[in-house]
Amino acid sequence: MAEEMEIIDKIISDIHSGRYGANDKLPSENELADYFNVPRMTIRKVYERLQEMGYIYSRQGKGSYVKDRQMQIPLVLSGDESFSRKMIRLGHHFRSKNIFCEEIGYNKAIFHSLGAEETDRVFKIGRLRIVNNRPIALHISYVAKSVFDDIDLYGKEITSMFDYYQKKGFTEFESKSSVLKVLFPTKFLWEILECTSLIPLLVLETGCIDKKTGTVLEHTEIFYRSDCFNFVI
Amino acid sequence: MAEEMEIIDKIISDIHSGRYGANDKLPSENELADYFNVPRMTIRKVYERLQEMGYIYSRQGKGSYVKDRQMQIPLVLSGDESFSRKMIRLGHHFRSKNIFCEEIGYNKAIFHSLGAEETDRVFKIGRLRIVNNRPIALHISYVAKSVFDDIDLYGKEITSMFDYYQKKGFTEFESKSSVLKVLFPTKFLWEILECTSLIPLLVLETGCIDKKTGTVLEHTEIFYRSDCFNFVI
DNA sequence: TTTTTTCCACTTGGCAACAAGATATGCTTA
DNA sequence: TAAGCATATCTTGTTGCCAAGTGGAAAAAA
Repeated sequence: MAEEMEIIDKIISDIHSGRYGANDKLPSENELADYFNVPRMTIRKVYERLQEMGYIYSRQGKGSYVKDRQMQIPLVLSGDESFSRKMIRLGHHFRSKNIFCEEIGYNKAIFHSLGAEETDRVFKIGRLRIVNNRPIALHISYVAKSVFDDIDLYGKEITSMFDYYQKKGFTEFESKSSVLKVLFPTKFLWEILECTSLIPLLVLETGCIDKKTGTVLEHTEIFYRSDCFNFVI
Repeated sequence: MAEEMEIIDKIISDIHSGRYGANDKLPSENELADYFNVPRMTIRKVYERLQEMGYIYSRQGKGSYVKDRQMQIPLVLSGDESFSRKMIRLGHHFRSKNIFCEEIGYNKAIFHSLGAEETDRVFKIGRLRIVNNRPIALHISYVAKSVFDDIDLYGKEITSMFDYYQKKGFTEFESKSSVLKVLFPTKFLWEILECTSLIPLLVLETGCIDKKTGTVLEHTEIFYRSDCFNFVI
């Protein structure tokens, strides 16, 4: 096991240092096994791990190749500028795609964050953030029907909560304190984010408050692909 | 592969939901393989992955068991309070252990951040942050000998850079803008942090400036075990 | 009856042989 | 000569068997 990890470290460092470039062919499993004097199974595990970490891809009958790593976008986590503005200002092509709006059952943390009663109806609206035609983040907003009474009707069409809030007469916002966690994507998440299963996601939990009335407008969860960003705070 | 991930998702969700408690025995590989109607190898891979993610441990001849997950400590990333103060204020037992002080070769990013010339000598001082007797973070400070001329002599004894700076007459500090990244530990890191290889680390890169003179005192890299913290920003 | 020993059934761990896909080479045939 | 086909060989992917560790049950000994 320790031997495996040393080989993984070495290959990753070789990729980072440019010793292996994008789409370069790696040694075959047998070659590497002979080179390190380990059973082929060890190298197989190494290559499988590197695949799921998104460093390489393997083709049966052909070999294993280095994936070209995409750029790292600097992202300022604090501050009030919207995600779309940040991306556009940095010169990226950006679009947002609404992928679901559905009612959720009672959840203590979310309902409490919204100041909602157990009998209230709460909907979650999910938008996929797509930069340069690559999905890189999932933005989920939880909103109470008691605050937005037409959310069940129009929720599926919202791509910008900001625009929606403005139409409803909310113009100035304040964000709640934010909590960061790191977790691995579930199958659902790595399928829609088009990444492999060992790309950690950085999850930002926060909320949005109307400055004038103090109303909690939404509870927010944002899942960022950690391989796509440098987070600035 | 997709089947594997579904089973992993299910077991992780079972562990989080409390369906499996700490130190509970999981079904044997053959039992699970029969239950899901997949080859045992699939379940083997699932259990191996869960081991390296830190969810379970397996003993040859006995079986696989759920690890007891340690607490998540809330950690405010911004703010000037030192790490040790934060931990002590939260009622944790804290200590810091100096594990290395050595000169580094020329590195553009670090030297530039320190405002050092290519001919300057720069040292890195590593302290292991140990909370409740568990190492949970590695704090690396890069300092230039041109600023601290006795760093090569006393560097190995420093456990608190804050105290060291005060002795040198620096009393008020300002922190540079911080960048967050997520990466996996190298063998060196997961050995000293006593974690498994698939625990993502949250890396905070920042720096410390003396408020009075504007001198850059250090360039900082902190490696946090992401499974031990909720990061508040 | 009690203690000790042996053995067996079940667990995870490791490996080697086999299957399947891709490509290059050389042979056959027009 | 050139095109097409068979084949050998190299690649990754899969499966199944055996080794090693554990603990309890059964058998043997005191």
